[in-house]
Amino acid sequence: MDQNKALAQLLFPTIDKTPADYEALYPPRDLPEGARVTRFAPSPTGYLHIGGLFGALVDVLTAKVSGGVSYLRIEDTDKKREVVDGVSGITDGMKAFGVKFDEGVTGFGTETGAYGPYTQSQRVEIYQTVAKSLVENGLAYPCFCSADDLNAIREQQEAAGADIRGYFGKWAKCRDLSFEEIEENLRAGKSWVLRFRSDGSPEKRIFFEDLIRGKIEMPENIIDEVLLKSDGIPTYHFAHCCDDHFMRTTHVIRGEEWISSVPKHIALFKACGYKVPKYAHTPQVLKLDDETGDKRKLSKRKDPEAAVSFFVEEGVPKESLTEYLLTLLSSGFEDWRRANPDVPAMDYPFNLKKMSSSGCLFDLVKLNDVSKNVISKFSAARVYADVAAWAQVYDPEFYAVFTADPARATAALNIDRETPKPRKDIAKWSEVKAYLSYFFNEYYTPDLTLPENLSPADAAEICKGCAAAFDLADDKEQWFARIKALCEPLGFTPNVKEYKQDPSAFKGHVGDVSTVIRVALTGRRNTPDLYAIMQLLGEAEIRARLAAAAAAWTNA
RNA sequence: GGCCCGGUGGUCAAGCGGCUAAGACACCGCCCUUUCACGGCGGUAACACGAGUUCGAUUCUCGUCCGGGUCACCA
Repeated sequence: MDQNKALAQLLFPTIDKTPADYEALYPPRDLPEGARVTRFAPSPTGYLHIGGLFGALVDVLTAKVSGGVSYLRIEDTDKKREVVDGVSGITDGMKAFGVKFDEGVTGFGTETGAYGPYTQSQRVEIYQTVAKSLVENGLAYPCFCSADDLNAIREQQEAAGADIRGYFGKWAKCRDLSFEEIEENLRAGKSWVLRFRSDGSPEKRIFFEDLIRGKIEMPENIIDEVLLKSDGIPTYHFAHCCDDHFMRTTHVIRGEEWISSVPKHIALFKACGYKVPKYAHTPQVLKLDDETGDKRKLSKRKDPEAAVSFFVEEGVPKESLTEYLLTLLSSGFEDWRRANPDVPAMDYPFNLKKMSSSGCLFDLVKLNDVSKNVISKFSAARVYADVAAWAQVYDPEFYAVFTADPARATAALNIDRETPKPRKDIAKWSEVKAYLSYFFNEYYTPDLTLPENLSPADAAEICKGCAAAFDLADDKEQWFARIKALCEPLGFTPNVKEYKQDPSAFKGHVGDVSTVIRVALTGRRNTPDLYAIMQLLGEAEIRARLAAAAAAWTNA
């Protein structure tokens, strides 16, 4: 025992705190019964992944529903894989999509909360303190094996066809080094890692309850896992144990790729004397591979839509993405939404038990539909503001045109909006330029192709008639009456039913006349309410476009 | 290969021993309609396979197959 203490001191001479100091520093949280403490713990190794947003939503919702706390922790224990703007990429992405944590990292170098620091690289003293006490208790030991040594072990195990591979039992060469041998190695300047001294047995099984999947049974951990790397930084496993204990996490929610290391984690928590948290392993977000036709994990490299920034660039509103992700991650969400159409998505009474345990495909088509519904409920002012903000960054040229006359642009966006049955034309802000193109001469490239049943000569006449008759002072009724009046002189009927009874008696009906005017004025066949469009276009523009169309059709 | 997770229509997904197996997206048709959309109505389409338990299995058990994960001083 004394020898363990001496070894601990030898290994960690500068550590003078004890775990008890941190127990006092980070007391159990004072929360009501049943409150859950969750964390989202990404590593800053690249942009924010859609699966990350997905997971963050589950964390925040789980805490919120229970009256608990969610926090954001940065797991930057692998400096090799770290990326320059990793942290701000994550925090900005979270902000952009309206995911708010109660505490933790809020941006590069900033954080809130009493259980910090929330960045692992700033917590090494904590890990080393716990590690030191583990050594004192004979539960961890230094290992001097080189990468080559480890490879050799692996090869031997493979050659032997061993079922269990790794550093354990008779393979664990450094497990039983004497104090003198360790001293010797240290003096020789050999680098070392700290390993867990597992007391697991390959025959024993452990059981745990996954909150999403139910009971899971697995062989007990027997591996002497690395706790501290040779640079003194902890591995994921050890950091998870220390952090989630001292940050008083009650529910560890993470991707399903972690299921297989749960036995390891349970062993660590027990060795440290900590209460094991509850685990919930979420399904993965997959996509259909275009080439193979198989489902596969969304890949950062191959799939642009794997990055949350992809949606920001496309101009998908944050409400749309969270709304869609919620439909994906909780089976009851769509029913709840039908019953509560106007409540914020984050008020959804989320329940881990209602989560599907199988991986799901990310469906851009469905996202589109969800987004159209979401946007259809926005006010024109809100759409205007969002489009402007989006365009300012991603399409500055359009921004200038779009914001030149805010009232007019807002009015254009308001056509058939803010009604009981709003149109659902827009799924993302990047579509707005094309959607409104005919309002801006800069983007107006008319397609004057007529439907097959209409002749250019008739169309030209309709344009002329319209030009002679229209009056911007008309209300909608009067306006439509004038269009109807154009019909009969030109061989059309204002009465659609009459036309359908005997199509051969007319060149067409009022709908066809409207179509001609619509094509002449907007350069396309489908638009929202034509009356409202004309009001916004203004007399001069209407006359110019009618004349241009009439000329084109006359020459056709 | 060992261990583990998963497998209901094209996609998401209800279901939890007895149902004509919900619903949403997509697709098709019809209706409404001055276009398109919206909305309404209807349609095509599924329990991976094989045993077992049971009066009865999509639901329970086992096996097979398929997909995924994991076996690092990465998380």
